[in-house]
Amino acid sequence: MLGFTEFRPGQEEAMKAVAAGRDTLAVLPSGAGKSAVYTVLGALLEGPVLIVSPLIALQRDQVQRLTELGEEAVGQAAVLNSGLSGSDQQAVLDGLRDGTVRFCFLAPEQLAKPEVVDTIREAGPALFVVDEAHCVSAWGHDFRPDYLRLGGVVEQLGHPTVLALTATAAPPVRTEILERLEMRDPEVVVAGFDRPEIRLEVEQHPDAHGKHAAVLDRVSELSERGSGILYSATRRSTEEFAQALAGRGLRARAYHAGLRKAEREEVQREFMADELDVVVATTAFGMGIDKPGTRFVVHAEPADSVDSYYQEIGRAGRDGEPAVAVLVYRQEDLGIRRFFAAGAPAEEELQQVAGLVRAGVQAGMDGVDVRSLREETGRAATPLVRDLNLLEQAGAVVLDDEGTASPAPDAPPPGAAAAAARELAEHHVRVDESRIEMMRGYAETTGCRRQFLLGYFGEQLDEPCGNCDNCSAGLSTGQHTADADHPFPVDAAVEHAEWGPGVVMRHEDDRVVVLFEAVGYKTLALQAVLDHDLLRVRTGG
DNA sequence: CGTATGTTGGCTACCCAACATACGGTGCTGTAGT
Repeated sequence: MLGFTEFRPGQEEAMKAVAAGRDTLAVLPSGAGKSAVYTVLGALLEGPVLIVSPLIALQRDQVQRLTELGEEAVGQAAVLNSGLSGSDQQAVLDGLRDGTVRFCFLAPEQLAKPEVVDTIREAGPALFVVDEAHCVSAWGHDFRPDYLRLGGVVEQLGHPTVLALTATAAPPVRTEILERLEMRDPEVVVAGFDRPEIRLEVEQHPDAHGKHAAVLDRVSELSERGSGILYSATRRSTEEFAQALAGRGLRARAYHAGLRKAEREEVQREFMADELDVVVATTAFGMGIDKPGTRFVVHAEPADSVDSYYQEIGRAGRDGEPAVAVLVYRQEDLGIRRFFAAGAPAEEELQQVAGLVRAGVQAGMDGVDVRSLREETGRAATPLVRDLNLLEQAGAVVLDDEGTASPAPDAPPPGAAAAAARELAEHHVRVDESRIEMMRGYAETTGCRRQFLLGYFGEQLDEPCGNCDNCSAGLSTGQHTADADHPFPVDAAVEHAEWGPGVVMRHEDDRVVVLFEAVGYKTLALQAVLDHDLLRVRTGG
């Protein structure tokens, strides 16, 4: 069908589940594999398919791809975003309603508009797809809070079948996607994570100068084999690395969100056309980048999580040929990630928003919307929606279909509501910090790095991989405590004296990694745990 | 949290160390003004 003669692992399973009307989370390797799932389904289903996609550039690419398949084969595909004129937006909405538009790509922010949701409801969508679904967890809490509101949107639309797609999601991220999208009795399809063609290396450097030189040396050396990506944490450092590499005769360009749109597009085009040896980029670069011949991904700083790191290195070796992922690591470089993770909103700010919601309703209004909050506080919409999300989770406000907030029944007073909301935000910060600690764990492990990565994503690799620096150095012993004999088996529900309930994620030499509900990932020394009776397996729960 | 840059103070040369301060990522949207 549609030129697809066979399916990759997981694709068919996901399609069957969705075709049977099941909400489905599919964690599938990147590339055409994921979009094929909803393309095929769209041809089978009655109503239009809605695809929530985080970037407008990505939406455009997908529409182009569908258009190339032929309108008579798949039907008309369209984007809906602020780049369209008012009348063009109306035309897309009309097309959805009259059935001519079969696929509609849009960002979650569009679905914050009641008139858009109303029209889509009337169109009777058959399928609600969330592409790059890890964005729900990675961006929903602060950067793009409308991601956290998608669950409510699904309800407003009468709960069409939900299909969440991502290439990278560790078990807790999967859980969060299922919860936030309010998926019912979901089918979870996870295809293999392993990318054996990517060699894994970490190069430790205690001092900044040595690290800097090592980054340049590694990129120069690796670029002899093909093109690649150098990730660095700040816009400024991407510019500096790009300049230094150009000074060494490489075709290198910087890419970050501070560049003009035209320049970003040019850099991406040059990279795709093999006119560059290396793109030096912040995290802005990558989503939707699928260049088969990418031979290396070097990191000048650790990523903010193993999830992000795996996503970023996964852009290498898409053609299946050997590639290499090098992390040039200084412990101090974890600092900038901690800084970015640290931004919980102030309690006063939350209290102000809670107060305005209450005052508005007391003054006789039906509710307070984001627009009026913007006028009254002078603050931008993004932090206000984030604050409302937190206050809603804290049980202080409720948001209706129109996006207006009113105090919840039995809402605590604004001060108490703000304190509760602040505690939720701090909890999230703690979890983010623990994810950074897991990144440290990867950088500093003396065992097989692939076993570490796959273990993080809930897959066990029985033997050391033989294709990472630690294996090459003969450090990976491959001695794994037989799971059944372990006092705290993987997936066991445990209780810690101080940190409360959690789940065992992984074993690592003489340590055990637990994901606690309250504080995120913690790595515990097994002997100390046993000596002091710190952890108990919860039974019957 | 860590780094780069700016300022101060000691102390008498313009130079250095110590302290102070600013800054750092990801994108949608809608609107004002060419």
